[in-house]
Amino acid sequence: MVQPSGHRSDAANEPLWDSERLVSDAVGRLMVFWGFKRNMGRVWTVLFLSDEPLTSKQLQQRLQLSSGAVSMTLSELSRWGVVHKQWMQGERRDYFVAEANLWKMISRVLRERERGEVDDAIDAFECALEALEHRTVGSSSEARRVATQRERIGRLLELAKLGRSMIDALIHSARMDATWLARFRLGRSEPPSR
Amino acid sequence: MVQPSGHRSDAANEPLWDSERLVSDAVGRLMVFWGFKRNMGRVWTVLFLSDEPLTSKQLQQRLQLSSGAVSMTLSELSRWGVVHKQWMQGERRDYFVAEANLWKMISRVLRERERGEVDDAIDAFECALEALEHRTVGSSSEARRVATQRERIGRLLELAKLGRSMIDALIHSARMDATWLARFRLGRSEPPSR
DNA sequence: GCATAGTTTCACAAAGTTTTGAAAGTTGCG
DNA sequence: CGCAACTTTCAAAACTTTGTGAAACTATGC
Repeated sequence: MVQPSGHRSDAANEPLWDSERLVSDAVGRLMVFWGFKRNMGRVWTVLFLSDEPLTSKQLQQRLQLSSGAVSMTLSELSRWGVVHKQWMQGERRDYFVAEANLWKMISRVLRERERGEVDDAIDAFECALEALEHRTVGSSSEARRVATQRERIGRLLELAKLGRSMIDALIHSARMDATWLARFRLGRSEPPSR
Repeated sequence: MVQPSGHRSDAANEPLWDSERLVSDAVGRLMVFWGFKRNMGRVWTVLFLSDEPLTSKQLQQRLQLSSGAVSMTLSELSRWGVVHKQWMQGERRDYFVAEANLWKMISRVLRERERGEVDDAIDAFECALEALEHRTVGSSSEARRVATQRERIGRLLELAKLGRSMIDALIHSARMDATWLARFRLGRSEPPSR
C-alpha cells in the first residue's frame, strides 16, 4: 500500500497494537456500562493512547468503523468535551486529541449527566410528598397507607440527597488528588462507629 | 378461605395514587440510567411503598403489565435480592415484599455488578501494560509510542483502582448512616487543600 | 385424584438503539 | 471558479433489548 503523502507517522494507519486493543475495548465496555456508546469509549481511548493527534480517517482505519460512525462519535465526544479538534497549521484536515485530564472529564460528565438525573428524581420525590399531603384521607386504611408512603418516600429522598452530595463532592474535587484517595482509603480501614 | 372479595385491601387493585406513580416512574428512570430495566424499578417501588405484601396479579393491575412481564421482573428482582417472597399462611398465592433496607440493596448491587466490571477493566489495563513490555521496539518512534502508552495506561489503571476503592468503601459501609453523610458534606464545604 | 388458581416459560412482536453508506456540504488552493 | 480532499448528515438496515400472551407447568384444597 502506497502512502502517498506519508502523513506524519505510518504507525497510525496500521492495525492497533494489542495494548491498544485491550485498553480501548475495556474502556468501551466501561462506557457502555456507564451509559455511553461503546464506540465513544473506543475512539477516545485510541486518541488518548496516541502520541500524536489523529484524523478521522485514521481512526476509521484503526477501529474499522464507517466514516459516518467516526464523525458522529467524534462530534458526540466533542459535545462532552472529552476530545478536542486541533488545527495543524497548513494541514487541511482536522486532527483530534483526547482530553488528557481524566478528572476534568469525569467531573464534567458527573455534573451534566448524573447530577441532572438525580435532581429530577429528587424533584419527583418532593412532588410526591406534596401530592400525599394534599390527599384527603377517607378510611383508616388509607391513613395508614399515607403514613407508610410518607415515611418511605422520605427515605428515598434522603438517599437521593446523599447521592447528590457525593456527586457534588466528586465534582468539586475535580482537581483533587491524594486528599481524596486518602479519605476513601480511610473510610475503608476505619469503619464507621456503631 | 374466605377472603374472597377484596383480597386483603381493595386499595391494592385500584390505580396507583399520584404519589406512587411519581415515585415509581422516577425510580424507574433512575434504574434505566443505572443499567437496569425500567420495570424493575417500578415494580420494586410499588412494593416498597405498599403497606402490605402484594401478589403478582395486583402488581400487574396496578402497573398495567402483562403477567409474563411481572413474573420475569419479580424473579429478576429476587435474584438481586431486592424483593422477597412471603408465604402468607393458608394462602395459595405468593406475596411479595420489597427489601426495605436501602443500603443492603445498594451495597449488594455494587458488589456484584460494579465491582466485577471495574475489576475486569483493571485486569485489561494490567494485561495491556504487560503486552507493552513484551513488545520489541523497532524504531525510535515506536519507542516513543510505547512510552506514551505506558504512562497513559498507568493513569487509567490508577483511576480504576481509585474507583475500586470508592466502591469498596461504599460496600463496606452498608449500614453506614450519619458518619458518611458527614464525611461527604465535609468534603463539600471544606475543599481539599489544593 | 382432579379441578383450579396461580406461576413460569417461551416464541414472537414491538420498541429502541446503533451502524452504515451514499449524497450533500465545506474548505482552501491552484 | 472548480476541483480535490475531507466532513457531516440522514434515512434505511441491522441488531439488541424488552414486552406480550397463550400454553405448559405446579401446587393446593376438596
